[in-house]
Amino acid sequence: MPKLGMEPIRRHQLVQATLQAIDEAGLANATIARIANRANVSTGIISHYFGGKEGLLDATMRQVLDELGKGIAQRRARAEDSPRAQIRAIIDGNFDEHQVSQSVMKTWLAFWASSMHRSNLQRLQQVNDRRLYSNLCFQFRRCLPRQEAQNAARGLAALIDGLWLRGALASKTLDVERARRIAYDYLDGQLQRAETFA
Amino acid sequence: MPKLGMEPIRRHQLVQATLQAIDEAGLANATIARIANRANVSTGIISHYFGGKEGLLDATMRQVLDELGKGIAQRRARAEDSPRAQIRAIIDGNFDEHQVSQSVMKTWLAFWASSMHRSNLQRLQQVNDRRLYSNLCFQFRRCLPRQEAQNAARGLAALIDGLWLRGALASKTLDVERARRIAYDYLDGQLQRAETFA
DNA sequence: CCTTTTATTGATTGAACGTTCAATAAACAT
DNA sequence: ATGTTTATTGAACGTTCAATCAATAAAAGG
Repeated sequence: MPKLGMEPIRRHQLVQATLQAIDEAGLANATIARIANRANVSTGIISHYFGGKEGLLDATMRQVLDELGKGIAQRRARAEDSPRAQIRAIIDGNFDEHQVSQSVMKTWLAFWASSMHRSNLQRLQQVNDRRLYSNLCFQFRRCLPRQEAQNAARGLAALIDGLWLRGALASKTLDVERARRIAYDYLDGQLQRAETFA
Repeated sequence: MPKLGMEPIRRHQLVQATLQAIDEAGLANATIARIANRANVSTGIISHYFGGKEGLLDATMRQVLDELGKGIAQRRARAEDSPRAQIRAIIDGNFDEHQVSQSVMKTWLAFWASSMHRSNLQRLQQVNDRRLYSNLCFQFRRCLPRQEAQNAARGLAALIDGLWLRGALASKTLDVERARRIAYDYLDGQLQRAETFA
């Protein structure tokens, strides 16, 4: 029973179904049959709207990246314009409730791994990595010399990713409170060091 | 031209070929045909010695985990028995030249991702994670209260994993020197805090 | 020299998967 | 009403891959 204007609905539906399928069975077993089933549509639809499985995976990764980026941007806009507040906003955005769901983290990890051998995913990945790093670096540079700021940014970016990674692998859901506190502590440690240079 | 006592040789050969294949093409494209080709043997050998592809992947992950564990144990044995020296040994072991090769890091990441949906890999993974965490926790507890030690261990473990992860994803090879310095700094920051409690 | 054991091959088989496309039907246009 | 566009289905097809196994051959044993 075709209604018009289905495209945006189907696209969203299929991206959600992809996240669900990856959560359930992993990227390797996220077949188009399974995805279509979770979305209650037939397999043909995927090729129709996304040109193929690869297009759907692309769109799914884009959505995950976009939502993370938007969440962080919103928090930063609301935060005051000090290095500490801005970096805290970045940390908070990364550990937002919506981002730490099991399905999102599993998808992240799966894409991380497969992005090393799929050039289109790799570009998305690297753009995102660089953005996190350079945002952190910019803020740290407001109170640290270049070299120190770079190391602080590298460290905090790695710490955030590592907390995510360990959260994705742990059977329990990530303890967001604890993760944030650990990242905050790292931040404060670096800022304290800033006073040495002031 | 069959010679006797081939089993250990073939096993090692095939595990190395698996690492190479994953490095070249990713876990998803590491077919038994490709692996057998890299080892200059036929596909049948894999089932013969490992019972199937899964057995080979299992053995490959075990080897990677074992070598990491052994390297760390050696460094710890050579280090003095202070928290700082012991934890530094653990850091050094994780950033050992042998461990940060592109093929090993790619394999790690691939296994990390797929271990969430393969119970046998998951067990190996979690045993390893716990070992790193509890070793760190034990050392931190020698100079920090329980809660603080746990957070320090969680943080350092995440930092190490995160540096690894970012190293695996970056196109360049991981800058080991820089990674170690960042981890050392984190360690010293935590130990400095210990003096508050002393 | 013959038999048994060990080592290896590679064609075959069956299952799984992504893609394609002819068929179908609802909604819209005229 | 009739024709056209938009939406969807699912069977058919071709490909890829892991597993299997009969065949082969070198070494060891007697």
